[in-house]
Amino acid sequence: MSKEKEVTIYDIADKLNISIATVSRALKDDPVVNKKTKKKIFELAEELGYRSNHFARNLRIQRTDTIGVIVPRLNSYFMSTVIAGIENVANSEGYNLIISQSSESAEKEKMSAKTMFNSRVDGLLISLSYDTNDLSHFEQFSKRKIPVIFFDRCEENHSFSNVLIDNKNAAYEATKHMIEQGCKKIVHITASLKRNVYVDRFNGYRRALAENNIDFKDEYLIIGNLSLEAGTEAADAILKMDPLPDGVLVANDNCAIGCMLSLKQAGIRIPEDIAFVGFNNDPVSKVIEPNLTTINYPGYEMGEVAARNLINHLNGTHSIHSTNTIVLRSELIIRASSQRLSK
Amino acid sequence: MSKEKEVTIYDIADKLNISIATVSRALKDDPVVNKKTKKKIFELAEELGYRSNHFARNLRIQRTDTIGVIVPRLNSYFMSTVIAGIENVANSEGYNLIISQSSESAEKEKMSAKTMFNSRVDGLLISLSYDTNDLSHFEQFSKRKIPVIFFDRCEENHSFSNVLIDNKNAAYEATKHMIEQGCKKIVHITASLKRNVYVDRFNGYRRALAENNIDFKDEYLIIGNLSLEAGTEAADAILKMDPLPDGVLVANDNCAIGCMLSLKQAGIRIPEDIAFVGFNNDPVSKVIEPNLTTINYPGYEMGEVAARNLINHLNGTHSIHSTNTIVLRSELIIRASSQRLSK
DNA sequence: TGAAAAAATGTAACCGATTACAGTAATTTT
DNA sequence: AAAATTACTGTAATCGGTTACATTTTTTCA
Repeated sequence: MSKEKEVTIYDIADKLNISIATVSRALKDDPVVNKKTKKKIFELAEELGYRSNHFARNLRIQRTDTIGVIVPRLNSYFMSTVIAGIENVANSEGYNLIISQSSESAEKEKMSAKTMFNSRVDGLLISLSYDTNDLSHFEQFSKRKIPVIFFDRCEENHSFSNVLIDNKNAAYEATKHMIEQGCKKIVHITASLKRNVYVDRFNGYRRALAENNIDFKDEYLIIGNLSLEAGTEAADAILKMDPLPDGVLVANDNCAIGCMLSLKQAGIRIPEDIAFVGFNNDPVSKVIEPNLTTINYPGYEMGEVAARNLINHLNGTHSIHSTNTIVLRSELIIRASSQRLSK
Repeated sequence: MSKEKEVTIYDIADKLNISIATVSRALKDDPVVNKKTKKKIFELAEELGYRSNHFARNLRIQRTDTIGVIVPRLNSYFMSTVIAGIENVANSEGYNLIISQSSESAEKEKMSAKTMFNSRVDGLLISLSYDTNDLSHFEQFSKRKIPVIFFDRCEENHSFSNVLIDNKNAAYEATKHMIEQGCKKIVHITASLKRNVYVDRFNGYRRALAENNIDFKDEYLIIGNLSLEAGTEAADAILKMDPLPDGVLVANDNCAIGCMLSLKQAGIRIPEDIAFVGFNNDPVSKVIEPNLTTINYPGYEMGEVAARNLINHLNGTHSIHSTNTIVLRSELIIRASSQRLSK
């Protein structure tokens, strides 16, 4: 069995003894074509198993109907949820997705950006890696007027749109809550302060401390990669502190849980000895004992909003130049890991 | 600022006063081109910011260097891990990924397959949705000799390659282990028995029962969608059983955990009253108390193997016709949720 | 030195669509 | 019935590469 030959508009035109122009128009449902002719064309196309050649089309009209997505890691609850949201919107609007992960490396992020650029994506959605310092690899997009939207991990000071939550306020509320629960020595476990999400949270944490006249101590800031293992390591560091802290604010539930597990093993009682608050409302936060207080953080919605926004740009619904920042609501969900007063 | 015009090989040819054929060859690093000429071309291309037009190229050579991926859901630990593995291999081999999710719907799966087909992916990786009955939507791929590889959720009786684990044996080992721990009334929570993974596990479970002269009871088979919520519902059903079962084998850790949480709340002791074994070795299995015994299941590797295999097909390293099934090793990881003898 | 071989480059058809513009047929208006 | 409109269809250029084949240039060697 040899590979079947592709059916083109030329084949259809030949068989019906009409021009390819008419066929092309008919297949686009152009109202200018006679209804009867159109019907014949559609029927024959169906019969022959015609499929439009995207390349020929893209080559001609200079669009790809493809959106590029670059994320730090695909296999995290939060990111895969965001991507599910993106996929949902993109798919329903007829866009394809090209997805790649930077693995938290600026180098790989640059390469991915280049690949996306060369694939001529119509737009780009990106969440920055930990160690991305400059945004020069996105300039090629702006030069060609290809919209780029950052989500979650953004960079404030530039000309692209952002979709994020109010990290500073979220961390502020979380910290305030811990203070209200009687915590005075609050450790903060987070990731590279290069990234907005982490520096904003850090600032929110500091503001809450300051407002309550609690001094911030350098040693209470633990920076890692927010993995479960990083949580374990942070626990080791915490256990060495004297006096022990009485609260821990973690920038990610997963890491919080690694830390909690280790501390529990070491005999620390949560929340009596140390209270915990995380970020993300990862399902695992409802599994750990005690259940983890956390910031609920709408990943799916963030994906949808970012994709919708990008597509609006592409359709010209939004002006390309309107740089905007979309802030999604987030909320503190109080669970057992931080409740010390009810006892 | 107007949109910059794209640089083409024509521009380069013009400026250097040579033909586009030479430019085209040089940019592909064709050895037939004079080294000096080639150098000039590369330098000018760099200077002008030339990027190859994929569409023109694809239109001509009829390849896309793109692999399609269809998964039931993107936002599950297992699937996002598989995709990370796929991405890793595909990226390093110069392939792009188009990803879409079927949301466990055969209808959406068909649509995705069609989109992938029309996007002319070079190959397809797919894990079937729960309610996919027939594989007719993949025939178009075989007709055009486009390789399709199934992973995890496969269909045995056809002409495509599969990458999976030995589900029957894994479930057999798990069930045997529970029986050895003294369980005699073992419930099995799983998903649609249409899918190989679930029917195979079911068969492994039954074999272990049979070998130990334990009758299988219909009411011990609970079928749902394996979500956390499905676990909760299953717990309700279990609590209504009289006598209570003493073991539960769940086809997915996530669902197992939902069930465990509910049962614990109802005062059931795990593993003393009811032992639990799950599937996937989801990180959450080490968070739940007691830690969940589970089948370790190499998601990342499965993604890598599937992608590698597909790319080998595409490169002609494998014969297109060699239908093979790759079985990855899996193993039972025994944790507290099933250990009743050590007490 | 000159013919043959090798190396480098060029010409032009092709991939499959879109669309401006031109042309023809059908309908309406005067 | 002729002119003007309207409705439809066709011609051909275009998008930006690839590559078979032809041609020119350079090198080799008797």
